[in-house]
Amino acid sequence: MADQRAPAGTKRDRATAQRRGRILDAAVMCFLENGYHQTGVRDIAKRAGVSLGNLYNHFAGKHDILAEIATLERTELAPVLALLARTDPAPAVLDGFVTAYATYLAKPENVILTIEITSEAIRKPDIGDLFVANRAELVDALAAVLTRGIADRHFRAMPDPRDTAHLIIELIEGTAYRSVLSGLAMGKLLSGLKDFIMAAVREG
Amino acid sequence: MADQRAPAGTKRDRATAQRRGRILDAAVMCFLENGYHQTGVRDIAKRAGVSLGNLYNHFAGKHDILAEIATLERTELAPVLALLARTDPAPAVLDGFVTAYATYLAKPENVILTIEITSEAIRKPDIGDLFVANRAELVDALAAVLTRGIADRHFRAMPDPRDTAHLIIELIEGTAYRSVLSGLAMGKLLSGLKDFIMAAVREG
DNA sequence: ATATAATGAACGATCGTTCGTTCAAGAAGA
DNA sequence: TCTTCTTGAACGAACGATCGTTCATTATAT
Repeated sequence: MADQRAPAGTKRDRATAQRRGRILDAAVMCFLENGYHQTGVRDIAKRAGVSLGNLYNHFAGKHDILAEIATLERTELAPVLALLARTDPAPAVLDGFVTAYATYLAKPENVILTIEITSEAIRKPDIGDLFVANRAELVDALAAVLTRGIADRHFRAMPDPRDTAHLIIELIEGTAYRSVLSGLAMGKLLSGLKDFIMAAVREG
Repeated sequence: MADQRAPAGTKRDRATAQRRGRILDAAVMCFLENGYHQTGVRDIAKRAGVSLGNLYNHFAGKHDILAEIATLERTELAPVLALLARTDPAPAVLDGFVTAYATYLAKPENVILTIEITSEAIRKPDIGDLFVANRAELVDALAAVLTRGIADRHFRAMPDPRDTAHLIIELIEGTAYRSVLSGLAMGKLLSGLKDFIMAAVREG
């Protein structure tokens, strides 16, 4: 047991990790095309090129696959979160964030997947918790930017910056939903969205 | 045939209409508790106190039941729409609308049902169309109020009142979702919501 | 040789829907 | 008014398909 390092180093382990990834990718595609509940475990296995039984060697079940996808969504938002950490003037940071998040959500996949996860989150507490945690991270970072903007007199004094952060995020996501459901390009809606947000937070 | 009025007056027809209503009510309850796809047609029939086969005498199938519920949602919003038709000063009308719509959505049933319908609307065009139509009605009425407020110098000149109307509605709904998902009372979130909306539209 | 990844047949449950049948309410004929 | 005929609402067994999951077996890397 002396030289037991590199736990994921063997050829086998690498292949296993790759299989897991393929299954997750396939699941995402299936959930996007047909929705979570309309997707069968066989659909995922077939699409991933994996046997039905083997899928259960990698995941405890269908529910676990969705839970893992939900946690993975968090890492996809890392670049957007990074934008909020910049030290440029708060209004510029806010503007950049709105653009970046809206652009991320301009991909219908991301919106549909989020809706799928949200609607499952209502009745599955573990997924609901993931959702809330992901959201809190985004809200905290945005609220910090708002607070800084208030201190610098770029933004108006608002009752609760965290509350405002929630509202701004809801605006972006709501616009993205609308874009997907109505077929309008996100680009067409972005300027109106920004105008509204800036008006809501500006010093006045 | 002289005195043959009341074409839907027979005892039979009234009983039939009542049965339909019971089925719809049962379906709503089931969809709320377990979600659309997790609800079986047998669950609905059992809850309505109706035989499985008979349910198909009243509805073409499970999908049709959801479609009818979606259209029924429209009529439930009639009181809220009526508020928007009032001729009080625009800011007061807007305030009343936000309160009313938020109060309507403060009932978790309404939010959950809306989410359930929305997520089905993505892949079922007929339900998607219903959703868009319902939304358009609300947006048009709200946009008219905004336009009036702009003319009266109560609201700032905004690029597109319809766009703004969309955003305001998305704010209210987003806040309602948050209220349901996080367990916070809608009352706690309402003042922050109003503050944000008023700041976004006020003359400045 | 040993451990484990991979396989797909099989399981019981449940899915949405269809079907033949029963029976009571309304229309027509006496 | 009483009787017959017609209509369609109500029923639940049955259908074929599919669901998520398990497991004994085979293949393969260590």
